[in-house]
Amino acid sequence: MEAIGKAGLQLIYEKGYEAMSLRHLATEVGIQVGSLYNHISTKQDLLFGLLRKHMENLLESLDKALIPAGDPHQKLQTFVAFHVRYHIARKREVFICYSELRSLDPENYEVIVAMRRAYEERLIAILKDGLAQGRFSVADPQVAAYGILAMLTGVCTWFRPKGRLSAEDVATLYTGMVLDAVGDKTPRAASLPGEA
Amino acid sequence: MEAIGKAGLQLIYEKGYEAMSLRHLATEVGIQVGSLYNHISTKQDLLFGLLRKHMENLLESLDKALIPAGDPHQKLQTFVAFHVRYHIARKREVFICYSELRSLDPENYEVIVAMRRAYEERLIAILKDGLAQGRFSVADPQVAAYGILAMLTGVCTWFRPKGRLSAEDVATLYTGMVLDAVGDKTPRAASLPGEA
Amino acid sequence: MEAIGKAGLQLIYEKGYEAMSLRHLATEVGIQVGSLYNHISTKQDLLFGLLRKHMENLLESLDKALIPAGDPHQKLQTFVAFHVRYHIARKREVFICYSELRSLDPENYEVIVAMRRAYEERLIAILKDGLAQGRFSVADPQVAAYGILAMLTGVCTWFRPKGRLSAEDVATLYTGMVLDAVGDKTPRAASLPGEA
Amino acid sequence: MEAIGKAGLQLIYEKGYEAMSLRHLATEVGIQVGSLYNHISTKQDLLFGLLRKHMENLLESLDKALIPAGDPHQKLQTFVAFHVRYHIARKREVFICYSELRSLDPENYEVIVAMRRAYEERLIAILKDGLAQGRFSVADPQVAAYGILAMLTGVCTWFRPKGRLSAEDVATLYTGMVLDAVGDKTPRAASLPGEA
DNA sequence: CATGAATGAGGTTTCATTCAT
DNA sequence: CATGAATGAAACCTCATTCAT
Repeated sequence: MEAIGKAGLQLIYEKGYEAMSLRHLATEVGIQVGSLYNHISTKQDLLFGLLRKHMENLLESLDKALIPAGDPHQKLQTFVAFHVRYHIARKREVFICYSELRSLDPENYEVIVAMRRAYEERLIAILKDGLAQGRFSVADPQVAAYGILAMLTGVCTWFRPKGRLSAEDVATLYTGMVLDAVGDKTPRAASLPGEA
Repeated sequence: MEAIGKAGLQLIYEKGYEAMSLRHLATEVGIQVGSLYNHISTKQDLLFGLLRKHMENLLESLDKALIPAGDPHQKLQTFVAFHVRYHIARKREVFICYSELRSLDPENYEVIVAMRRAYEERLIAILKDGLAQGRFSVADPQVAAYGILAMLTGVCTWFRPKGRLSAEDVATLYTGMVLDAVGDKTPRAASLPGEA
Repeated sequence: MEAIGKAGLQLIYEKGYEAMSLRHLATEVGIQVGSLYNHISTKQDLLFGLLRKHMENLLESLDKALIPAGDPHQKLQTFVAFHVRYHIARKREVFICYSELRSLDPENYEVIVAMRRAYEERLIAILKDGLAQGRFSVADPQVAAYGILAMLTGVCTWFRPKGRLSAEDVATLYTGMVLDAVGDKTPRAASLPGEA
Repeated sequence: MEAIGKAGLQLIYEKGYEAMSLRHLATEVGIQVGSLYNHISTKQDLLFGLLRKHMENLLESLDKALIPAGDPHQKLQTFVAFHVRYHIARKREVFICYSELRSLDPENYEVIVAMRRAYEERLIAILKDGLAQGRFSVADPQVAAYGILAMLTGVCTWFRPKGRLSAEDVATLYTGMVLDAVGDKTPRAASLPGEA
């Protein structure tokens, strides 16, 4: 049942993996606790499955989004807009993928962390590329990448769908800030790729 | 025993509040689990005590640090440097103060969140003040504050004491970035307040 | 499916009735657990069926083997050789028929125990017969029978098909020992009935 | 609590290790199931503890009993009498030490089986000794030992304290049978060592 | 102030069995 | 005749907490 994944995601997001009991999850789904085991193998595998699916989707979507982007300027612009939109749309997956890393068994932990590293490397590569081409001026691409990711990801915490700003507003705003932060030298218009 | 607080902090940081058992804590401290109750009243109170102490210390230290600062420029500079230094020095307290909010009983939750709001308000007030005095140019002080806090706090995640950069390097670097980000108009030198 | 009986016998022999799960059995047979119930009615009935079939076969085979035997001497000789051969050939059935008696429901227990008693009575009757005819000299036919059965049945535990002794060697050896033990007065040759 | 070991022994004897639930055991002892864990670490350890204690006691007692015995004749006489008496007195320990071997975790299994082998070796050594001194005539000391042990141990199954024969009767009776079986050449009186 | 034993609730998981498809 | 999903009971075990000693 897909319902188990959905309810599990919600409950882990709300209470945390340790604090979510399978009893609770089963009740939410509307079955007995034992019946869960017709669909998952262990509680740990439920968590791992959610995180892996999320990371696979994240990487795939990023790579698809980056295809049309040509130069480092466009790539960074695309990355930031993608990250903000995706993290606003999937804030629960994103959140537990940070917060529940420590609840993963060692082997599972390695898998997820490797995927996260792959994602970070995409951004670092863009920064290094821009640096090599003389388009960006950034002291330390790795630390800069961490800073950018922290700022962007923070969006999950405070963004409210009905708030003053739309997701696109935030994407635009943050794109500008990031381009500034890396000393991007390309003259900019206001619009974003992917917008009408 | 102060050892209980110390070990509790470490264990909650490592495993999370739910995943830390009082048996584990007692073992770490070197006593039997029943003996813990001569020093704490409940597991919840152990958590609450740690978080409250942390927040009180954080607010007090911030206010003390801000005393000598005069104008918004100096205040922001001071705030950023203080925040970075403090979050690097107390990364465990800071981390659990974010991650274990949801483990707090409702009444305790309210207390801690109020203190966190007070801390954020310090920064928002500085930004608004600077805006009112025409020293900063920032579209939305609240959102700007959230962005700044996210970026700064991210330091807890990636900073390594033996890494390429010292805590002071990071403080300097981030101070510059933040002043840029809020459109600070004061001409700047390289040094930081509080340094030799 | 006959495969279920075979796999069930093996699993009960290896792990014991309580420790064998129908899931395990189904996996071994290559079907889903629910499908088992197209072939068996309950787990208990699987056990009971195995034990009853074993006991029926044992009694039938014994009676067939005893037909040609005439006097108590021949009968005892035949009984011992039959018992040893049969217990070596069907060690798994024999083993679970001892060890899983307690796993039987009360009514099923009575059935199997009655059949076991019938088997023991065959030996006791032979001893009593020999005693009445003055051919054996044994203090207590019942206790003697128990002792003989214990010694013979022990073969299941230690006999190895590729070991130093063949099943026939053991049969010969034990036949001699038992005849000695009951004070059999018939002069003996080395060969056994049923051998070439 | 020693009561846990006692009740555990009884329940494992009656129902088998797998079929005995800790709920049941706790009820028998008169505490809650969780309280059991103040005294045992796991169900497996309860079993292992019982078996190890039994085997240690068995080996120790045997060795003490054998001290006064001089020649192989006396040693065998002593061994048989000791074995019968001990197995009648501790039939439950003896029984589960055979029947629950397969319920032991691999490491625990190795420990217990090694001790059992040590016990068997005592008897084999006696037989070999007697053979070397020309006092016994036995074809295969190892197989003979297995046969003897099976017969003697069978006593657990059928002996009833209020039956026709006392434990001492059985010890006397079986000692004679075994000495006969190994072709002991020493002239015998009716009495047993250890009797008045 | 420490201990060891007790409690009762609750955790994850397994089980035999049923049944609609 | 097989499947997959459901059930409800029960399994072992852990937990926070209490309390007499």
